[in-house]
This record gives sequence, structure tokens and C-alpha cells, in this order.
Amino acid sequence: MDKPTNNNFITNIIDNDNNTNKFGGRVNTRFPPEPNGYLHIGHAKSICLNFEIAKNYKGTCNLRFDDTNPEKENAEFIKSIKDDIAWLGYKWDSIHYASDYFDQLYSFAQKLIKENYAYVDASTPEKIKEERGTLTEPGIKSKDRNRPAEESLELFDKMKKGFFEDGEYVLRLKIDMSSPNLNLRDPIIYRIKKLTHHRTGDDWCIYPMYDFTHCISDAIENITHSLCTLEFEDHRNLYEWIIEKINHKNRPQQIEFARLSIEHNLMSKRKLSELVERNFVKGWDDPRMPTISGMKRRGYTPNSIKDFCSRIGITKKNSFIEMGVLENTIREELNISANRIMGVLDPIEINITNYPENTTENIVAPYNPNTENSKKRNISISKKVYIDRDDFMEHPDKKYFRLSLGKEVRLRHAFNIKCEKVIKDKNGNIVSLDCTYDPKSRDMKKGNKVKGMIHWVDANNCIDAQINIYDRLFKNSNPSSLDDFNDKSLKIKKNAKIENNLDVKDINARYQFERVGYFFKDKNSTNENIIYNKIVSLKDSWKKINKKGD
RNA sequence: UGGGCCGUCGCCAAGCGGUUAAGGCAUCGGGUUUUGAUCCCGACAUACGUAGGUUCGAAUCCUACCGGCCCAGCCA
Repeated sequence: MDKPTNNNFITNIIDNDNNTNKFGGRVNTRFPPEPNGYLHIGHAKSICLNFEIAKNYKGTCNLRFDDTNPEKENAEFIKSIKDDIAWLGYKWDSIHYASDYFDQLYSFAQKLIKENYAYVDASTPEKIKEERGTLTEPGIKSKDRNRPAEESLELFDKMKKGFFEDGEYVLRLKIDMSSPNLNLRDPIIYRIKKLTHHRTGDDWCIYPMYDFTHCISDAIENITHSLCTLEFEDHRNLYEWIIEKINHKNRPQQIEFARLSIEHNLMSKRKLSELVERNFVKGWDDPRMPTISGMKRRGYTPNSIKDFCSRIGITKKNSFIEMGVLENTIREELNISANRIMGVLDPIEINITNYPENTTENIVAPYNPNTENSKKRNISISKKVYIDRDDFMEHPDKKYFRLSLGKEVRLRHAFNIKCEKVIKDKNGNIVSLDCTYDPKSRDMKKGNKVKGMIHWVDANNCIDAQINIYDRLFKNSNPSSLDDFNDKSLKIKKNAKIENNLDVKDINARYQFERVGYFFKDKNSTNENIIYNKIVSLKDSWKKINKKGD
């Protein structure tokens, strides 16, 4: 397995820092999610980056919840985030909450006020917005900008003590209202929110903003390399300004990299939670979701996700990864590890007319033909079997080499059959097929040479199951809204027939249904209603050939 | 329009002044295979957004232009 993080521009920077002894050889990172949603594959990219760098450089990686906005955050999200990181196989060196730093943050704010770097502003939100200026026009200084430090200090204290309502006052940094970087136009660093916080309860009614909190939290934790996504590039100046003005001994370095985008997916927590809330999908862990929990439920493994993260690389270039890259990582792993059995998703009944009545024979086949000395399985066969609807065509084109009327095909691991008769209902739908088999073809050298081979299941000895088949979540390769949702993203096969070697008690087993794909037991599966999810198809060059013909 | 970034094969991505411009995915050939899977072999950028310039020598340095992304939350 490849390392989840190869060398990239960030490791180049770290190498350089180590050479110049910038941080005394230390490398400390952190993964800082806001607990306002479930983690997705884009977070996995950041998790792998931060944890692998810590591992490779013998440093540390903390988990820190950026919980400065009680409006959107809760304990359920905290739990799911911890679970997902642990499931991926990473252990944080220590766990922190930005809310643990509220006292320290408050004193740093006081310090800045005293030194005339911050002031309490009574302007309304509208006024502040108006005075911020635009991309091309400078802002206007607030009327409160020159409020004496003593007065600001007193007001800040009153804000903290709950004298005022939400929005009445804010604490602002005094930087530069005409800066071309809007983040430097006296950014707000504290606002009043009379809300209960999931950890600090009602201790606070003022909460620090991200820009103020993040850099100081990094400094407190002695983070050396603070890795974040590209949209924070414009915040770096502010990050550094704050660290400098509070004169902290630690000077973490913020480095930005491109966030992950995958074709036919959306990677914003806001949009993903909308999918959940508006019931496009059945929860955050719906197997179609690009969430860690969704992928886990679908059957992806931690290694396949890490492998994916290593393949896509780390750069500053906004890019879209093709779905195939993701699918291929899990295929590669499962090709080696998954046991093979047969499963018929869309059954047609076959009567083998010349096969003896009330007889069952046993066939021995390997669980994985690519593995030397693979364990063997026993498969039964009898007069009645099921094959997949796709594997029969009444009037095939010449490139089709599965079963058709009058033609012979091999049942995998068993013998050759020839289709003699197609039985249809009144509407012309195929109900079943009468076939004959060639007993001597049990020894493949003795039967006719046939090109096609199809999978099947003994109708007298099989497991009934429901199979969920998933397709891309969005029709559009670069979806812009939920309007692009693919309403055919879930197909349910209610009448699937699975080879009896399926171990329904094994909740960790991933199977290859031969010639079809890889499958994993769904969490809603019960003894009465067995449900498996398709993780991914096998590559299918027939599909391609077939398409070309059109 | 101000500022900050980014532009190497269909999709990712190495490359850091002298290389035949790595590698993966995809694609296309061929071989093995009774999974149209896997596996194996081969092909796949005289070319690095464009145009100039510096240099004996440039994807790598400079200039200009073109294209894309981000910023005007009391979100993170």
C-alpha cells in the first residue's frame, strides 16, 4: 500500500524549515474540524495530510474542534467526527476544543484593547457592512474607532457579563480600513450570542470569531505548520498580524492547499446537510454520500480511502478528480482480499430439461482463483438454476457471447448448457428458459469450446436478498445545486439470489459476486430481509463494446 | 475593476536553470485467463496557458497578456 501522503509542496516547505531549523526540527500539525456536520472525503484528504506528516516527521497531530459558533455545533457531530477519524485508523496525540481557550482568548482580547489594537464598536451590522467598502473602494472608519481603551475595556466586560443583546456591540481589531485585503478592514473578533454552548453551557454569551481563535489556538498548542484550504489564503495576513500583536512566543505557519473535488459530487457540509434534511438521501451515512460514514456503510475500507488520498496529491491547484480514481482504489484492494461467490441480481429461471430430477451435485471452487492455495467452497447445482437477465439475449449481435436461443454457454464452475426454448408470458416478457446440458462438459476439455461463461445460482439452494445498487449522486460532473441530483442514484434489486456460501453473519466480509462487482452487508440488513450494498462494479469492457455498437 | 492564488497529456501529478518531461487513472493495441475481471507486455506531451525577453542552455528566471478560482458573514 502506498503511503497516504507522498512528497508535495508542503513537505518541501517542511524539509526546508527543518534545514533552516525554523521550528527547531519540530513538526506539529492539527486537524481542526468545526463540529457542525459529518466528515466527508474532502476532510479525509486533510486528515491524511496532517496525520501522515506528523507520523513521517516524528511530530504530533492534534484533533481540535473549532467550536466557536454555538449556533451550529453539537455533540452528535463531535462523536461522529471522532468515530470517523478512529475508523480511518488515526490516533490524535491530544484532543482540544477551541472552547477550552475561551478564557485565554478573552485575556488576549483585553490585551489588544489596552494596546489600542482593538475597540468595541456599537455600529449596527448594516452600518458595519456599509462601511467595509467594496473590492475596489476603501472602507470608512467607524465612529467608535477611537473609543478610549478604558471605555472599550469596560464595554467588553459588560458584553461578557450579558448587559447587552445580540448584535448591540462587537469587538473589532484596529487594522486598516483601506486595505485591499478586506479581511484587514477592522475585522470583528467577538460577537454577542446568547446561546448555550455544547461544552461551556451558559458560561459565555460572547464568542470569538474564527480568525481570532484559530491562530491563537495553533500558537497555544505549539503547532508549527497550520494546514488549511485555499480560501484562507487571504486570512494569512490577519493570522500573522494577530500572532504578532499578542506577541506569542510560538509562530505557527499557515500553509494553504486545494480542497478536494470529485466529479458528480458536492463537497460542502452545507449542501450535504441539505441533501439529508430534504430527504434526497436517507441520512449522512447513506451509501451514496461522499461522507466517511456513507463510504464506510457502502463498503469502502479505511485503506482504500487513504490510498485514494495518496493518489490525488496535494497542490494549490483547484482540480476535479474523476470518480474512476476512487472506484479503482477499492477495486484494487478487494480484488486481492475479497472472497468470490456468485449472485444473480435479476434472475431468470432456467430448467435444465435433461438433468435428473431430485438430484443435487456438489461443485468445488476456489474462493479466490487469483490466490494460490485459495480456500475452497462447495457450490450445489440442480435441475433449476437462475441466471442474470443480462446474460441472455434472444437475438444477439455477433459480439455477444453469452446465452442465446440455440447457442451454448458455460455455467461458471459447472458445465455447458444450450438454450432450447424461451418461455414468455402473454406480454412477451421472458419468464424462463428451457435448456439442455452436456454432461461430458463437466470436464471442460471434453465439451464444446464455448466463448461465453456466465454465473448462476442453484434455485434449490440459495439465499434471497435485496441488493442496493448505487450510481453517481449527481448527474452533472460539476453539480452546482441539488437540482442536479441523480434520482436514479439508487436502484433496488428485491429478488436477488445469492450463492449459499454468503455468510450473512459476517458483518465485515466484502464479497465479489463473480462477473458483477463487490458487495457489502448493509446496516439495515435483518434475518428476514437480507440487504447487501454494491460497493463498486467490476470493470466491464462489454459495456464499452456494446456502447460502441450503438 | 482592488487584492490573493492557480495554469505540465482526457483526469490527477512529479519536476526547483542542463532529464529521452517521472508516476498513477483513463484510453488504444497485443498476450495469459472458462470472471468480457485480474495479471502481463506495448503505445500514449519535440511539449509545459500565450507572446516576448534573460541565458551557451528555460517547464523551471523576468515582463506582458490570456484563462480559472477565492475575498465585501456579527460562518468556519
